[in-house]
Amino acid sequence: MRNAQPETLTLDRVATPVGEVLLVTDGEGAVRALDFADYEDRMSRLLRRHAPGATVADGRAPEGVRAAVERYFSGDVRALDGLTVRTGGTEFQRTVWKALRAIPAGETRTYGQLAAAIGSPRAVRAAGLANGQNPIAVIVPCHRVIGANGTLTGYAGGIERKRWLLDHERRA
Amino acid sequence: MRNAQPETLTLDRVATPVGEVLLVTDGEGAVRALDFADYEDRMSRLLRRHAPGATVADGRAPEGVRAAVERYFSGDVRALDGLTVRTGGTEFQRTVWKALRAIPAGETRTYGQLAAAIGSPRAVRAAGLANGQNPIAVIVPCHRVIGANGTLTGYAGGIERKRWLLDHERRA
DNA sequence: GGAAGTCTCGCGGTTTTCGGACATGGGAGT
DNA sequence: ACTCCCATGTCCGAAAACCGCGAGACTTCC
Repeated sequence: MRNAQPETLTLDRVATPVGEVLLVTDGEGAVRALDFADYEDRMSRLLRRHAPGATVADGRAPEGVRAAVERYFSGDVRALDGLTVRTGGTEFQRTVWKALRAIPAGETRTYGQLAAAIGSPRAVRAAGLANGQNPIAVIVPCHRVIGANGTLTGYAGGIERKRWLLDHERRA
Repeated sequence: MRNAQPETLTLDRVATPVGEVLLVTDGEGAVRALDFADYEDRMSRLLRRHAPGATVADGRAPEGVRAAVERYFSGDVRALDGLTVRTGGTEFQRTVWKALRAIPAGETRTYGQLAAAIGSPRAVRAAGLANGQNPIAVIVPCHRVIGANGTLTGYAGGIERKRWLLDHERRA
């Protein structure tokens, strides 16, 4: 049950120290998805959910977006802050994702702090779930959220990458 | 769980011998919905389903579409054949709706014949269900399908209107 | 006998409902 | 220290209910 509102998205691939990432942008230069290449099928699933009817074609992302991603991995960890993102999702999820972008590189928050930040201090677990469903990894920094006791708890791209990203941001 | 792809639809009203009809068209002149004014809430519901995120504003439909509808009710029962329609719905539903448009004005089919026409001779009841969920009444002529024994069985806009439409088309 | 009405059951796609699971954390009990 | 329990929003899968039907068996009533 879907309607057909044709829209063509562009799928680019960028090499990084933690493996190739897939970068999906739309006609207006907004980022629609970012994920690691070894989880391509999951990303497709998310895309189908968030942009029903859209078709995805291989191509090159706008230069500014590509460059920002590359600069981030080279050490300029603030390079992603100016990028525009666009997602589907429920009201709640969008609120969570917006809150994520407010966490500066180099810092972390607990799931509890995240829940509190969006005004639903008791929806801790729900916030964690929404976090895990973030379709735009790295740019929407879901990796900056960790357990109250300091454990990394989980990451859709693999805990190793979460650790790497956090170290990378702290180093910078 | 919906994404936001803004699209504005136009809602027009046309007077007919069987009551006012609501006529929804999109920016490209395709018909997105048509229903009788006394079932407005149901139409809104269908629209929300088939065009999530779209907003509907009162206005005037493209002249060609309006004129076609008026000509149909004046006796030119083929006037609707050239109109473009656009719907959501499942694969199955769309197949059924396409098959409906192939039934010429003045003729009827049974639910069984309809099911057979789409290649699923045993999906009789499912075809009936899809028939009833047609969002574009009259133009997609779901009223031309009747029971195997000749009874009219049902019509979302009321059996009376179904009878009137069939008589009208036979007269012409 | 036979035409016409009733009842029963299976058909197949969609929708609704319901029960879990989940990238947590705080409090209470042992 | 460790275990158990609960709150919270969403997704997912399974199961059941729903129907704009129709064929076949069975009655009824001339």
